[in-house]
Amino acid sequence: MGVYEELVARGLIAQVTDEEEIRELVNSGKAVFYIGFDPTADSLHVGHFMALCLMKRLQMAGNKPIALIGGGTAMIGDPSGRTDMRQMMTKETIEHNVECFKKQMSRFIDFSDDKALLVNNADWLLDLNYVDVLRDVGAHFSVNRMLTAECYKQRMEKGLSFLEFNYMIMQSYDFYALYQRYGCNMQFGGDDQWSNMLGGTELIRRKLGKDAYAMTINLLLNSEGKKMGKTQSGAVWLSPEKTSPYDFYQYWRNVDDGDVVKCLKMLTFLPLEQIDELAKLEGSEINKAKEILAYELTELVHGKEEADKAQEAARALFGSKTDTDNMPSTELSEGDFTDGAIAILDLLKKCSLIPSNGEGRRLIQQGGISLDDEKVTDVYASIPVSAFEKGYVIIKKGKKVFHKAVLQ
RNA sequence: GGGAGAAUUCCCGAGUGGCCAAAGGGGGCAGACUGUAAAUCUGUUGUCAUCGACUUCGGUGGUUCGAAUCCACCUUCUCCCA
Repeated sequence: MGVYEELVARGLIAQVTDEEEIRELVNSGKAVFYIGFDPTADSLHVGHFMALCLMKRLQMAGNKPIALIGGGTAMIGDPSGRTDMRQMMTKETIEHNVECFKKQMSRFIDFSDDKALLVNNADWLLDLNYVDVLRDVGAHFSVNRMLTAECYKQRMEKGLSFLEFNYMIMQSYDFYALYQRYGCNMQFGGDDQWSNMLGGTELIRRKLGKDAYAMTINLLLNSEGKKMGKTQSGAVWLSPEKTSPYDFYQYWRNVDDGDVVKCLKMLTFLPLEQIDELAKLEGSEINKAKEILAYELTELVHGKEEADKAQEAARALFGSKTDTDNMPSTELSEGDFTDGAIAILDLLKKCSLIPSNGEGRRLIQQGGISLDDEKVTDVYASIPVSAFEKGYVIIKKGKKVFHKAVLQ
């Protein structure tokens, strides 16, 4: 089975421009392909992770990946899949984000010995001359056609600025530039990028008379059709500062039953045969598959050590063991106590478990807080230093959030 | 350039002078049930707090005893005409 067939089997491929050609190129390791990442935040998230995995898969099959960081396109903002305009980012922010992206990417992709390239489209986009671009590139685009593209259609109601309208042209130019510079003959991306990518193949054909190919991967959607990798508090980030390895692990540990197999296929490197075995599990047995999913992904993103820690912590908390070593924790000092005690609300705030006293009151009133397995019923409860005799207190918020308050 | 309309709490969306911290839905959080799943049911969802107080309805001023609601200007967006 070639790498292309594997991608198909994993349910990754959404659309392709020319299946035969792409299969041939990819399977024989002759593809030089790029995936673009716009630095819209200071960390990569799960969506990027899937693209990076794809890169890795293809790189292992002998193809050459080019990771393109959109330091230039981020100045414009991609309107695809958005119903409102993006906040314009300052140049400083973008540059900062570019650096963050670079660091994170080099952990996933092997850039040594020219096995892969890391480029920034700011290098060629920022110096373009407006009139030249209009003549060289703009002439090849039909506004009528562009307006019918899916990514703009959604915005026709809410409004689309000329700035954003040009995003497709910039992305197309990227492909053209990479084709000329590095012989890049293929572009991959999320399925929401399809029309932007076609713009690139079209431009190359018109300007150079050469064929280039595009392939999109399915967006990771849950059974309800919503994008995965999002939580209430935002995206699930790959940087441990923004999403702790434990939280990352728990996110995957808690996916819906119906999404486990899909995630295993699309995100992990486990062999398909093994995934098929896991897919046979039913009922509460599915938890085994979830555990594997969570562990595999945490290991890929944060390394074996962190994955082990996260798994142990989770098992300890939800199992019967009393191992608390790897639990998220907060250190308290003598100064946090008044007259040898600390108010429960203060304690919760100190541990960042609640954003306000009101929230804390509600939690306690509804029975959502436990200290060392004992439910707290009094909003004004005061926790004496003696409760920390063993050096710490385990706070449980709701069913899944555990926190260790350690007394120095 | 001319005309019409819109901006409300996390999101959608009601509210057109006091009864508004602001309906309803979504989402979130918690409880029950469970498998750290889903579905369902219940409670809850501005801040501080004991009554109660304080800040909030795009921004700035104004009218009024009293403004999310009225007026002026500004900002942004949508629609129609050019």
